[in-house]
Amino acid sequence: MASTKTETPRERYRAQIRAEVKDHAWEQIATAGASGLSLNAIAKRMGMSGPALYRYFANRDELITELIKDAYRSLADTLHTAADSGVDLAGLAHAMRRWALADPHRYFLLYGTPIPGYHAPDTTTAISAEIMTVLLDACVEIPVPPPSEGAGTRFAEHLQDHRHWAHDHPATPEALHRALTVWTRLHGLLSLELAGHFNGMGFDPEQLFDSELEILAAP
Amino acid sequence: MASTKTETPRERYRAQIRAEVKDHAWEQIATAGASGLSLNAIAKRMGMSGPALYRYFANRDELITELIKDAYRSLADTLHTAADSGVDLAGLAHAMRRWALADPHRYFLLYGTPIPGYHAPDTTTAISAEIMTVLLDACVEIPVPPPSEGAGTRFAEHLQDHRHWAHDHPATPEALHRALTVWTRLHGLLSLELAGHFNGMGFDPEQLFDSELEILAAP
DNA sequence: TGTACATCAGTGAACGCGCGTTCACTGATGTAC
DNA sequence: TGTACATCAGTGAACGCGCGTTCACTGATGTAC
Repeated sequence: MASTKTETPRERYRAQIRAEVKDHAWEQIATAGASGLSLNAIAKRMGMSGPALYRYFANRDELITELIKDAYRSLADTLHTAADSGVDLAGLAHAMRRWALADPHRYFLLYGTPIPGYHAPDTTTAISAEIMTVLLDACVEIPVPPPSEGAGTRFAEHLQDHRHWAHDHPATPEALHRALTVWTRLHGLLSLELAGHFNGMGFDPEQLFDSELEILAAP
Repeated sequence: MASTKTETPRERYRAQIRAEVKDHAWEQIATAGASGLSLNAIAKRMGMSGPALYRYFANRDELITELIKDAYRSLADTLHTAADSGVDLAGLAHAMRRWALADPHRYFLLYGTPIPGYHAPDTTTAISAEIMTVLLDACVEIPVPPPSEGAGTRFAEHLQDHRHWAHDHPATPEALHRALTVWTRLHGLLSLELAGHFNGMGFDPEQLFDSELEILAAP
């Protein structure tokens, strides 16, 4: 097989350290939040000196971008494998909830309060679109509600002309509408749950989640 | 009337400076986010020296608490006056949206990513409960849907035993369920809109908002 | 296989900065007789 | 009305800390002949 040019030992080493840095970054985000992310602190915990990390990341922003990209990738993969296993929309939603509960800070890094001064590069928005596509695919499977007596019809008409976000997905405006609704409703439930706003209220968040899912699946 | 003990000139002055500090704090949050809040920077902008602010706030956390309390109070008042003007649930929701759009950072301070290490005192949760009460009152007005064919019934039953968050509000479990749903759905829409997640998508966020409201008001 | 060179990882010192917070102190403002 | 005292606002210096980032440099690791 000879030495394939695709991965030298040094490249392997670099990738390994980069991954290790990111692991520590996630740990740090979990305790101090995204704004408490510090290259120096990460280096210290890895037993290196601060400036060493600049061999691996140009600056703090590049590290954050990488974390965001990884998080989007992870969510997209989670949804893809769920979809591939033949699960329906409710199954997808539950996979998403499990993903969010597994690491709330990761969820908030994507969908929480925007980081001041940070702007997401195009690569992340591409993965974000991929996520919408998975949801869309699942929404297409859902039976169209009765001729829809005027309620959400107006917005579906609006979507007719404003669907470029769905690229060239062959879905009806009703399915697009459904997908958007799924997204916003799930996000509302998840972000309030993860932020602890249901905490003192006594009810079981999962039951509220399931109740919303039933409504979404059989409108 | 003599010098009423309720407000000495000094107290008035104190209150004025405290208010001024908070104003600058909001400005700073708007540009640097909540985690970028700095007493020193505020003092500098007010033409004072850093330690001077410690006459008015015990520490940084007390200032943040005060800001959160004010924000909750502002939202609660907004909803109250909307409700008192005889507006229905959709009207309340629009008032809430206007309030959120007027100052996204204020919204995120309440409902966004939790500030690491910060725990809300009881006074804020009390105002938060007040907000839910306004929503609840509006939900009571909405006609109960047909005997509900099993979809959300399970959760309404669950709420039967887990309604202590509604204090002793005389609402049916269905109305409680509706109020929770209103809250989570509106939050999902608003937080995604304010965070800019709808930006590249092309559709009009307000129309999506209205579409959800129609569904909520006439289920 | 061995030598000469280039590449790269990591270090330590340094720069300039801002943070929260404490402390002893000066002046001004109110209060009591 | 005037004097003596207490209260309080604000200052400046200081403490200890951590941050991102740059720079010149040492050693180790790879590469070419």
